[in-house]
Amino acid sequence: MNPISAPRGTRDIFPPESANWNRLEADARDIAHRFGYGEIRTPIFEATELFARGVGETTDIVEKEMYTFQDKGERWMTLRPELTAGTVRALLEHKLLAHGPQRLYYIGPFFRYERPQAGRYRQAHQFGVECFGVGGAEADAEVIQIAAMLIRRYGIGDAELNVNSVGDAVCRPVYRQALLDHFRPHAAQLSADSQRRLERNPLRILDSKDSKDAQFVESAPKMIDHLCDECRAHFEALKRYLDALGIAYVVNPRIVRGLDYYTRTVFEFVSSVLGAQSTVCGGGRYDGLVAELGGPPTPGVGFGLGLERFLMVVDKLAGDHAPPRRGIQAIALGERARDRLIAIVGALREKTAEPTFADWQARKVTAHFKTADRNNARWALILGDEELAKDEIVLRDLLARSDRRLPLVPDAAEVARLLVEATG
RNA sequence: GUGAUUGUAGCUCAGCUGGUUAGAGCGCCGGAUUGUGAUUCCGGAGGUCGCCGGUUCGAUCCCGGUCAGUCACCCCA
Repeated sequence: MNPISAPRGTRDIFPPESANWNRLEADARDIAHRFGYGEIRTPIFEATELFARGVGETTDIVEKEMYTFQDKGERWMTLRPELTAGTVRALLEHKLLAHGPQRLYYIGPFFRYERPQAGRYRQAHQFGVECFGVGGAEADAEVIQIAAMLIRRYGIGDAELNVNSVGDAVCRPVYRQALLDHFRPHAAQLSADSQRRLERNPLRILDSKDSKDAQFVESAPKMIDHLCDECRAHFEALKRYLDALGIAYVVNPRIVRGLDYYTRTVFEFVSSVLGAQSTVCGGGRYDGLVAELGGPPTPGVGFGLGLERFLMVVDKLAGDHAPPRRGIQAIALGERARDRLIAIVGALREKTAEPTFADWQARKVTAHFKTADRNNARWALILGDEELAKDEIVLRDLLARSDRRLPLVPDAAEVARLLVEATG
């Protein structure tokens, strides 16, 4: 057995599964393009300080959950743990925010040093969009529609859109204090985790899973009842736009974000089939982020969608329907036939996008047909001594189980043309 | 980082409170059928029983460690 294995929390993807990835990525790109979003590609690693922003609660993240290393020039580098920071860095570095709103999407891997479990890997992949420079709720609705369209295209009726508002720098501190006032008197009765969160990040108590916290969370004040006028208007506008777009949602006051640069809208698409890692897509507005990274104050809104989790949901909800048979299995019987068939197969591959399979090993016909079935081929093309003697080539319809003979003319390209015609 | 649980053939799994050459189904290769896919029948290949150590006359089985998968917590940028 090979002593070298894939690193913990990483995965190899083979056919036919890799085809699902390609299709999902193509659909994500297609939908993003429909909304006028263009792709941005940024480095897989960045200077550590780009991700080491914020204070207090993020130091754990920096130390424990990032792949950080020193390069040979002794610079501190980190494998990107998310893709938004690199996007903002690139926009600032190239001064693109001076050109008005920027609508971008990305697809790619990110890295987090966490203990793996279902739907959580150390190398995972994300499709995300970012809209910078539009402060109005129409942008929030726009990015939500992108995610909703992708989810609907895959028929994930199970995924539910949860929306909430976390306020802004004006109203969130007030709310935070209201939360503290609510929980502090009961601190001793909260779970140990929530007692810790009480000091560090009281908003996080709201999504506690501990039953000890349930009754206090239930009665806790809600952010949406403490929004300032601007934030309330924004939230109301968002709901209007979602209604106008025909996108169903539920207001879930327990959706929160830990970091200060998040403002107003937060949303998640959640699926019940995923277990504890149930969020298939999470996003929101982060009007404070660009400034925090040293840029001009610029509103932004976007989401990230985990490809692993998305495909898990698709896999669990969709029954296995056999893909349609495609392409031609070339079967050569004998060396002379093989020499002839190689040219024909080569010409076929020039002329048609349908796959042409060829197994040049000297095997029995029965074995070749089994290979054709395994390749899910639609047609079999058989050339042997019998056909060579009559200047014919046999094209077998593997669905109808019937043979048909085509003329074997000297020009391989002409044979290929006839085959494309016959199989079209 | 915490707790629980599982590692036996390519895959899914048996394997008796420790005892001879570790099994099945599926898959793969070949044959029955020397040129036509299914079914059936026959044969074959494929295993350091995750790894290291300990106990024992003897370990897939018991013990310790370690690596990995899974589930939940923590975290979720």
